[in-house]
Amino acid sequence: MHILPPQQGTLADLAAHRLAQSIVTGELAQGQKLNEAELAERFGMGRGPLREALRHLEGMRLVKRIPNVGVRVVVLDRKTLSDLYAVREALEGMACRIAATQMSDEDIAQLSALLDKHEAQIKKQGGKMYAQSEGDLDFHYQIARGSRNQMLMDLLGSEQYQLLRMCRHRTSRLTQRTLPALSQHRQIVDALAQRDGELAELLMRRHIQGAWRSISEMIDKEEKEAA
Amino acid sequence: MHILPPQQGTLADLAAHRLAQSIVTGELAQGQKLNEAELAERFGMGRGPLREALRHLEGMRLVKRIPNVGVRVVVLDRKTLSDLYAVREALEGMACRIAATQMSDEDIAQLSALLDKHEAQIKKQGGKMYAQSEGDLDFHYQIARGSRNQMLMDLLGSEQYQLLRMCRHRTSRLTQRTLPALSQHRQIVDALAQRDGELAELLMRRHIQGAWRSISEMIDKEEKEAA
DNA sequence: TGACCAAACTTTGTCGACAATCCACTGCAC
DNA sequence: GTGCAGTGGATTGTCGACAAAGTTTGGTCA
Repeated sequence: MHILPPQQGTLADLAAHRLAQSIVTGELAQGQKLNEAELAERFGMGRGPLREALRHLEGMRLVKRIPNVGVRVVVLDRKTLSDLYAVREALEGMACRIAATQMSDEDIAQLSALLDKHEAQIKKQGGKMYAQSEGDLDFHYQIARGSRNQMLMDLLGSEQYQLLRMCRHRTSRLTQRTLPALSQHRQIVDALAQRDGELAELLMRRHIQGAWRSISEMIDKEEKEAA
Repeated sequence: MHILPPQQGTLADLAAHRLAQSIVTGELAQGQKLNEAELAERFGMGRGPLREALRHLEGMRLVKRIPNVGVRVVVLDRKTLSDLYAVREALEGMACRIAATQMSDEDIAQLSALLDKHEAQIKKQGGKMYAQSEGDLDFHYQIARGSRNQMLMDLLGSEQYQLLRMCRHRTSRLTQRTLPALSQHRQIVDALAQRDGELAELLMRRHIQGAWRSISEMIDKEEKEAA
């Protein structure tokens, strides 16, 4: 999942991109209040464009805004993440189903090659899982693209995946689920290659349910540690 | 589906609401270019808040913006609507599945009562289908609420349903699908009452697929008429 | 006649300043 | 000591004006 090209057009778009990046990487902490004047100065622009950028982020659900009070970075609590994964399961499942009929043979071959690359990466550097996480997003995004459904691509790409990356940065340690995930990815590609949309959807939904269980357990551990 | 209360907070929010209303009702034609200065004057506000409102509408996919050129009302062509219905099928199906476990018995009873009301309306005034259309949205939105999933509710409520209402206003004539729709709604409520999430999801997805076929045929007719 | 270029106009993008609202602190009364 | 009202500071919301980019118009040349 390549971070969409930043430089094209208005200052507001640029600010939105930089802010999104800062939020996703955790540079701006969850729940932190964002000061318009301060951010505007940091980015070297007026408050007008910055406010537009904040509106954009609000639409992406990366920040929450209260009139006359200000905007705060969203907090990814258990409920929010649970909701997110349910939505993902629905959308990616559908994307997978459609992709089974819409992707070209070449697309599917490339997807398979992507998995080979991931496997090599995992075997070579078992420790550095972050790259695989980004690779995982790559895989999912390629399937969203394969659906040829612009709305699905927008929803999954511009919004959901940002939240996901944010979640990953928060719980980046203890991600040993890469190998089973890779195996599930292979199954999905197989289903796509067989043009079995129904199966592809089913597998993708199971895959995401599994990811949620994994994340959920991790949150449990965190909560226990905090206590 | 009550149109969310407009009056609370900033001018930008108010403008966004009024603009959304104008777009959905067709008062602003599809593809029409929106002039910032003109709209600002019409709403009696500066261009700043109006620009923020446009950003908001962009996030809702009601307008499309090109940097340094301007924003235009989105055009609901066949492909866009097809994409929309696929997304709806996924999201509402999931909402329905979750709602089967999350709605209270009373919630379901109210949903059933809502259908009774719709049935009475249809029998009384067979001609005025518009009310039923809005009622249909009411039904779907209640199920989204029943999922207790805030993200689903936001996605379905704030964005998707606006596009749907826009679509309805465009193809408002020739909507005789109210009776089969009602029957399907009853089936869905039955599944919810039995707490059968899997069945509820299946039925909802079929229901939306049927709606899409109906809309699709209508578009075909329109295109033939135009030719 | 048609295509290409240039200037004027229109519209968007941006900034700085002002008004309105909210928040925190202080001081007073109970 | 606790609760509440008033005040000061900080932050958001809004406006008008300027700069930059795009669009249209008109004219010239092949």
